[in-house]
Formats: sequence, C-alpha cells, structure tokens
Amino acid sequence: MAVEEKVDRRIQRTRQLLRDALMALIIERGYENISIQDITDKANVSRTTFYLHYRDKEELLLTSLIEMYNELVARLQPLSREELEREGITPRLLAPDDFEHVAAHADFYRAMFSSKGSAVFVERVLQYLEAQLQEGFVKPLEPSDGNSRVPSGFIASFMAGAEIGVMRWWLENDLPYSPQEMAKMMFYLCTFGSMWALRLNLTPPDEIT
Amino acid sequence: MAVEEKVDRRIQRTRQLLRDALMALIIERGYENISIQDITDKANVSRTTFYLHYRDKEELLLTSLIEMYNELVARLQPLSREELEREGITPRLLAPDDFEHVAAHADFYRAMFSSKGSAVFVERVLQYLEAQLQEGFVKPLEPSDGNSRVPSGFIASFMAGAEIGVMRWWLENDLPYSPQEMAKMMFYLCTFGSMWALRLNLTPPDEIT
DNA sequence: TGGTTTTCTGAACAGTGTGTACAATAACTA
DNA sequence: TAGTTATTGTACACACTGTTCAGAAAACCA
Repeated sequence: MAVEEKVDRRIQRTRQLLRDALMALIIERGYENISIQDITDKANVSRTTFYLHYRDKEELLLTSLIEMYNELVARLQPLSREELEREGITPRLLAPDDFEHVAAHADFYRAMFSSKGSAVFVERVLQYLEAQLQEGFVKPLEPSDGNSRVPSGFIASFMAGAEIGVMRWWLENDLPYSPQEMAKMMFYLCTFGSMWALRLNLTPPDEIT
Repeated sequence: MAVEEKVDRRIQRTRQLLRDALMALIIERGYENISIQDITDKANVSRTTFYLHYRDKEELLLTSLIEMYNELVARLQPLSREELEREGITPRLLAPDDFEHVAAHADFYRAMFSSKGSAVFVERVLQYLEAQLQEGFVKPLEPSDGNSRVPSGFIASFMAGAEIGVMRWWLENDLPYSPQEMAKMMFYLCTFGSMWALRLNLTPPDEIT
C-alpha cells in the first residue's frame, strides 16, 4: 500500500547531508552554539539551499528526530492487569527498547540532555515517554473503577520524568549498566518504590493521609 | 559576622531592574525569544550598562536564580533509617517547600520548564534536587552495608527526574492540587511505587532478576 | 541520447543583535 | 560641596538571519 515515492536524488542527498552535519555539530559543540552557517559549511551545501528545505534550525532538528525515531519501532507490549495479578512479576519489563536506543545514540543524547541541549527536544521526548507510559503501563493496570490512589496523569508524568532523570544519570556516568539492566532497575523502582530498593520493610498505608 | 556591604544604590537599582525585566519577559515570551535589547528596553536601562554588570543573558539569569533560591530555605529534615523503621510512615514528607516555591512562582516555572525555557535552567534545578534528595533521603535511608537493590545515584536521579516531571504536569494543568497534596503523592509514589498507587497486590521479588 | 524540469548555487541586500570603546553626564558617598 | 563612581548615547565592526535572483548543475524521462 506504500506509495512509491520518487523523491529527487538531490533532495535526498541534501537533507541527509544537513541532518548528518547537524548531528555531528550537536555532539561537537551543543545545539545552541550552532549557526545555520556552521551546518551548511559542514554539510558542504549552500546556505540558500538550507532555506529551500527548512524554515530554521529547529525544523531541521525536529524532522531529523522523526527520522531517528522511525528506527525505534514501538515494541512495547501493554501489560494487562489480570494477567499481571495472575502470573505475578514476570520480567516483561518497561521499555528496554528506549534504553537501547539511547545507548545507540549516546553522544547525541548526552549533548541534548545536557545544558547545551534544547528545551524543545526534552519536551518532545518527555511527551513521547508520557504517552507511551500512559498507554502501555498506567491505563492497562489501572483499577477498573478508575480509583487509583494517585491520579493516572500524575503517575505517567512521574515515570516519564524519572526515566529521563535516570537516562541523564546513565549518560553522565558513561553507561555503567547495560540497557537491559537499566530497564530492569527502572521497572522495579517504579513498581515497588524506594522502600523496596533500600530494603526497608514498611507497611504502606491504605490511603494517602 | 555579616560584613556591612555598601553597594552603591545605583548598582542595586540597575540590577533589580534588569532582573525584574528578565523575569517578566520570560513569562511573556519565553527565555529564548528575548534579546538583551529587549531586557534593557523594558528595564529602562542603557544597553551599555547591561554589559557593565553581566557578560550575557545567561549570567543575568543564573545570578537572578541564586537570589531567587535564597528565598527558598532548605528546611528538609533528613529522615533516619532507624527512626523510620521504628515509627513507621509518619508524614514527614518529601520537600513540600519545593512545591510551595514552584507554586509561588508558577508563571516563571511554567515558562522555564516548557519548550520556551532554558536547558541550563532545567539542568540546574535537576542538580539541586538530586543533591537534596541524595543527602536528605537516599543516604540516610540506605542500608548500612550500602547494599541497596538499586544504586543510590540511580535512585536520586530517578526521584529528581520524577519530581520535575510531576511539577511540569502540575504546572501544565494549572495546579489542580495544593503543594501539600503534591508533596504527599510524590512521597507515597516514590516510596511505595506504582503497584501500590494502582492498588495492585503483588509481592516484589527479593532481588532483581 | 537529448531536451526538459528541477534543484543547487553564489552574490547581494536589508535587518537585527552582539560586544566593545569613549567621552559626556548624572548620581551617589563621605 | 568636592570627589568618586555609575550610567548614558553614540559609534563601530562583526556575525547571523532570511530573502531575492539569475545562471550553473544535476536529475529525470521519453
């Protein structure tokens, strides 16, 4: 069903070159310290040409990201509440693909998550994770009466933020664990909390007081 | 012991004006869309004067932040592991001051945490929270043999990220809960995890498998 | 292959913001 | 009040942006 797209070879080439140049420069100097001049110089493309394809630096970044994320197939299998209560904790873990993707592009993510990165980028990633977690984790596991102890939006944004926090830590420390280990720790800390992680035996209250 | 600082009144006035102008403009248009021209225009100060005080926009932002955070006294009382195991969960909660501070400057934080914000800002806040959580929460509660199920750096960055994620959600939804409620939910979700929050009864494994 | 279409290119331009210099002026301190 | 210090306006060189345009180059297609 896919339409046979005949994109002029020059266009493909130009966009590819610009994309590669952008990525390389981000790693080299950080997103904010790059001018369009720099990008076209590195790509060996005329600056005029840049404006034939993109409105500004941000548009190039965002379209490049979309291409990048097309590599990352969403393989997240939603958990089901019944299944989980029946079988207990089986290591159907939380999005190990995400950690693998970050590891594969570590230099890029390290730059973009740091102070030399872009606020737009972080917001996009956060939105992506939040939606993914809401659909693939919170919603399937929510009590059927919707009566969670904490609002589901709260949980999703909590976990999305936590995942980015952990990814930053991981990148800053030069990936001391494998993507699989990271996904496991993330999963267990999310689901059982820091009391479990710290080996503290406390009975949680029935409701928030 | 405080040295009697005699700062020229003109200097105080100029810096105050620039600080206020910056904050107002951030709320109005977002950090990235402001030029130094704009700031000095709004502040009714000569652009030349700006450079007598600050190197660039970022320096003004960061020194302004330091002044802002001086309002926020770190009142976090570290929990103790023994105490906690003895007394159980008493609502000595996680940093409600932070949520109050955010609520008091909601417009500012909403702008700075959004895509129109600044990556430098987010990184600073994250570092602040991470250090606060490491010292006031993770370290005091860590098993004395240091044998947590998850590394303490992981836990601290997890929680710091989660707190920012939750704050963003809170700001985007126009503060639907009080700072105290937010702090409680944050605390319980952190400590007991999403299984508790979603009312799922599962026995956590003894170790990560 | 050759003719046609499309893209790329370099040069030029106005506009905006940056960072610095300097001499005149205004405001503060003691 | 006299002396010090901060602020001001003007001016300048520089860098980057975004757009226009006509010619060169490349790709397409019959």
